[in-house]
Amino acid sequence: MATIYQVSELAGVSLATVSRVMNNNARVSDKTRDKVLVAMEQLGYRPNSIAQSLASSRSNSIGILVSELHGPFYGEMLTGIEAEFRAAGKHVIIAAGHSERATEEEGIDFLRSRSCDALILHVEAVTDQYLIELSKKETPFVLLNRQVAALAERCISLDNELGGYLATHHLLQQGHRHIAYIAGPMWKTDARDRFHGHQRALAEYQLTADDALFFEGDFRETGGSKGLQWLLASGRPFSALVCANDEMASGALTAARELGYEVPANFSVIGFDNVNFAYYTYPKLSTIDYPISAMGQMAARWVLQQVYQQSSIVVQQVFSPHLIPRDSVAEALHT
Amino acid sequence: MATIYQVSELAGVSLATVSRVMNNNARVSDKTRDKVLVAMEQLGYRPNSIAQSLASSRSNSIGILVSELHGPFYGEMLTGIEAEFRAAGKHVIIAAGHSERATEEEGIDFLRSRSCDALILHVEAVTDQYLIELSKKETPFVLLNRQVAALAERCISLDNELGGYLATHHLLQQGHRHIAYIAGPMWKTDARDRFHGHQRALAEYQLTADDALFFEGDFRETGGSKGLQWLLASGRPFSALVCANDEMASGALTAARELGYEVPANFSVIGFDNVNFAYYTYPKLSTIDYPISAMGQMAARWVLQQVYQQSSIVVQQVFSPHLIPRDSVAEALHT
DNA sequence: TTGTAAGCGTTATCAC
DNA sequence: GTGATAACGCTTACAA
Repeated sequence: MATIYQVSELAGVSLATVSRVMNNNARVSDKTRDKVLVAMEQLGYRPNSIAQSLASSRSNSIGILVSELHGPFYGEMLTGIEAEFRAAGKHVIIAAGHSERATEEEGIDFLRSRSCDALILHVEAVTDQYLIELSKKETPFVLLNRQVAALAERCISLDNELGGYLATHHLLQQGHRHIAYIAGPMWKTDARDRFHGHQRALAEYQLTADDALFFEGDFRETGGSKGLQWLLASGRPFSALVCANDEMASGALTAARELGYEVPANFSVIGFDNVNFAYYTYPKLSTIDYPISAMGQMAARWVLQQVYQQSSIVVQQVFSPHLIPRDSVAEALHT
Repeated sequence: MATIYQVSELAGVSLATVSRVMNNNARVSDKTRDKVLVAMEQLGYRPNSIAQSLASSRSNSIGILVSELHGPFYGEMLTGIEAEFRAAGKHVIIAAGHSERATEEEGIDFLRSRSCDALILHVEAVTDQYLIELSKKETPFVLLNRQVAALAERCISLDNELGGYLATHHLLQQGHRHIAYIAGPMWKTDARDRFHGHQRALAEYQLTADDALFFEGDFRETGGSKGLQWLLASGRPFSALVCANDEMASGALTAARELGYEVPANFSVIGFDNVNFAYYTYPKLSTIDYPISAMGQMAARWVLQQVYQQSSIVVQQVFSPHLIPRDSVAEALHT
């Protein structure tokens, strides 16, 4: 591949001049600029961005760490981020953390060592303390879907507690009093927050969560189906089920059908996230909207504003979930 | 961040020695090695991989270009790739091509300029000619889900024609004779190949595809629902519907229900891809399995073998689809 | 407006 | 075994 040196030779100018036309900031005479441009064209020159990064300690690339590369949730998030950066001419390096502390830290290290200008982190297993330490180092970062008090200005998050509240509140309003709950892994903050919202809603009706109606799932379809089986097997009656995300709700819906139950006739189900397929389940899943794509976009904007000085950009840090009523929730028959 | 130079100072050795212990290839005395290791530890030294790449023209990173970052299909693919590389200590840089020629070419250029050691390309809009030209340049690449005769040894693909055949063949065997078809965008090779398979299966039964029962969709849910509406509105009767992918099938299933039809009682539906949620639709979607995660993994192995000399690795280039019968296809009532 | 030259943090080729 | 030192391809003062 052609280098800047060959371009400068062909154009009959110095390295510096070529560099200047590439970064078209300095004043270069139109004539010289043209000569250089022609030479570049002729050689099919493409700047080596590794060398650019090393020299400028600026890579125009942003590191993204997500838990997984698959799944409806992360896909939306990545798309929101990538779209915003592409429009700004920045690029994206992606790593997966798999919700494990060691892998997450490793991923962050990798991203940092690639001289990313900034990081967007969706981390779950790493400690707050680690993040606080990280914030003292040179690479700026935003946290997606995580609240760390000491790092508040770097957090873009959803009010998960409110979402949890909204879901259960909806059920209560429909007359349900015996409400089962399939949670996410309780070591994850968002899973806990959603459950706390659930508890708060119950408390408003002088109810408390029933241990016999609680199942800790894994945020995946199979967690939902296993959870439902367990709940049904326990024998404790319930007229509604809240699942801490849509994947588990979808698994629960399918398991319910297999076990001969009809939703919402036999019991109502509500999910969380409003992922794409929630509209295509049967019955259509009532759920809580999580504007994840918009939040990804906002994280990207934060970077554009804080790191690339695009000061006109406005950033919203806390997002509110809201209820999406569809067909999987119905009124309770006898309150 | 500490540099190799500071490490060498602290350890009282030369740059070269530090470099040697990092790449633990050369013979360094245990004593020296320990000194260096201690110094690294003390400084929290992390090699700057940009500098490493520049000096070694080896980045240990592989560029991946996919059409989209979201959707059940690409997510699985990326996961398959990432898992294989992570195990090998390689890293991944991802760009999205959005099925547009300009964006795809731009993405490839970006990846090349980041000194990726190799590229894994899932490109749809770029021409064969472009790829052939690209193959003359220095960066090696594999093509996923694309067959270019001149580049056969770099292609990892699914026999889409066979898949299309299998889907329709299944329907025919169940006694269906009036079969509607919702295709993908016909400018895409895989969409065309699947349709050709459909035609071949029909031909075996002395049937031909009926234009009035053909709708060109977009590989997305809404394409499936629009397609079904259009087919139903056209008034031409059919007892089975093949959708060129699962997303459209899911959209069709939902639309059918809304319009008062029951699947498979009123007509059968078959999809293509066997994405994760195909098991969670209602009825469970009969479909054609596309081992996309395994194929992503295989693309990664191709790179490991060809680029990183891991000769023990075996690569399979052509994958075969197979039928996954579930609940959305039933026997035709009257043949 | 253009050129010279000193980095950027490594690797790799020589010597010793 | 270990140490100088020249690349790697570019940016960026500082001069001219």
